[in-house]
Amino acid sequence: MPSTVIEDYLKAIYELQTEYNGARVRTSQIADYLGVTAPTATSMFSTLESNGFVEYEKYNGAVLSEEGERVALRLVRNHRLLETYLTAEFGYRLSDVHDEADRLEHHISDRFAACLADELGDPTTDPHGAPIPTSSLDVPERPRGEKLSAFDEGETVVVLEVDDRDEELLEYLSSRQVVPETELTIESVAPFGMITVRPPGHDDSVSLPDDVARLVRGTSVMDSDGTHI
Amino acid sequence: MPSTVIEDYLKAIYELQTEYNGARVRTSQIADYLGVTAPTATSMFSTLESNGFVEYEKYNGAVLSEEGERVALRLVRNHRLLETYLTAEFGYRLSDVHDEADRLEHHISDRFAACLADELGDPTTDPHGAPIPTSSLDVPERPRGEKLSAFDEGETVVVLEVDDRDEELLEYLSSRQVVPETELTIESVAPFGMITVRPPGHDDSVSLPDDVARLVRGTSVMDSDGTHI
DNA sequence: ATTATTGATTAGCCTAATCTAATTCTAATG
DNA sequence: CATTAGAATTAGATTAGGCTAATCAATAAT
Repeated sequence: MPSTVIEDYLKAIYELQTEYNGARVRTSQIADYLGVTAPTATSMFSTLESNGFVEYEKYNGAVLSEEGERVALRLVRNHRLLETYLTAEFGYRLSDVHDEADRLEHHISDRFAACLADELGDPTTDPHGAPIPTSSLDVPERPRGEKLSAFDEGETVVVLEVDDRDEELLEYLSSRQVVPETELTIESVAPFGMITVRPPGHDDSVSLPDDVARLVRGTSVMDSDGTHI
Repeated sequence: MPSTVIEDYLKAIYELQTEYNGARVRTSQIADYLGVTAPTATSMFSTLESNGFVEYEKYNGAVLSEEGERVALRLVRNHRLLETYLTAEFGYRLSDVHDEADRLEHHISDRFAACLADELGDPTTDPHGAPIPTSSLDVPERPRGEKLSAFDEGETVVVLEVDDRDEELLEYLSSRQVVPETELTIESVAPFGMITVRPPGHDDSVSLPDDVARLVRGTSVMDSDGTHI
């Protein structure tokens, strides 16, 4: 059984690999992502390689092996089930679940995970809109939409997913209804990378700088004439 | 924040200290209890001392400091809340909860523990009959009874507590109703350290060797003439 | 084609937690 | 009170995971 540290690396590699459509993940990306130094990441990549969790080429990053992906997906499943359970059963807010889930994901048994899933009726997405891998570690296919920064003025967009890592950001977004399943109207897209949206029932609109808008994904439901696509 | 390893030592010291009415705990006891070698325990005792978790005298064991006890009690609380939750909400059996709780106790937040307690209605004992420390870490006073090995033939005893560490034993005992709150009749006490009890509704009686009977605690409810004490 | 810049790796060290082997202490016994 | 068995400690090594400083590779720019 891999250590929780190794698990963290594998999950991080998985997240980055997924974000960049399967591209090789470089040591520096992981160093950044996990907040370790570059040499630490390099040395861990060798360890992962020699344990069969990744295929690593010097100076050219790594990709997960099947086994590495299995480990990562189990963590992702645990994490997202925990997040769902915490919000559904214990009244955690969207912005509170990440840290708790990030610790516990390493330590719950498959049985515990199954209990959570069962209690929740085998959910396929977590409260941030991310897909929950099944117990056999298949990731449910699901439209992932586009980054919010990719839409045009006048479009109506339904939010599909919000990144779960930045607590303060989540607090900001969820207090303004920028959460999965709400419809947003794109009010304006400024050339300097600022997008303004209006949630339903809110008179105030919400302005998001580009790098924030990239953490929210949605899909267009109607064009500017009000007709469904 | 202490490492989970340090937490394990502190909890172990707490358990032994409690079992032996506050006596100093020696390195060898801990080595046994945690399955490490004697030098490892010795070296950890120094570490614990220099971190202010215990008062340690060479060749004379250690006692928990206030801070050490606080850490231990928090773990005990988490452990017992988890055990209670797992049996009450997820249908774990008495014999299944220990390992899961032993891992998770280190990683749940106080908030998570509070949610468990809340959901369970602030229970004061776990399913093995052990007291659950409150959120301010007071241990509810509760009659701890006597070891089963201390009773005489003919007595009727209500089980108060069963040790939670040996999975197989627990499975054996709980399949035969030797669990908290059942009344047992002491059928015989053999001189070579074997006690035989009969649970209600069981025609078969259960024989327990001395070292097993020491892990079950109970209190006498009536003497051999059938009168309550 | 050579050089500069950036990114990655190697070398060497540190701490926590463990071990085995050797030594030293304590307590009990004659 | 001297001896000795058993416990406890010290000495020294190992492994995992991290760091800094120094070196090396790959790419981009002259």
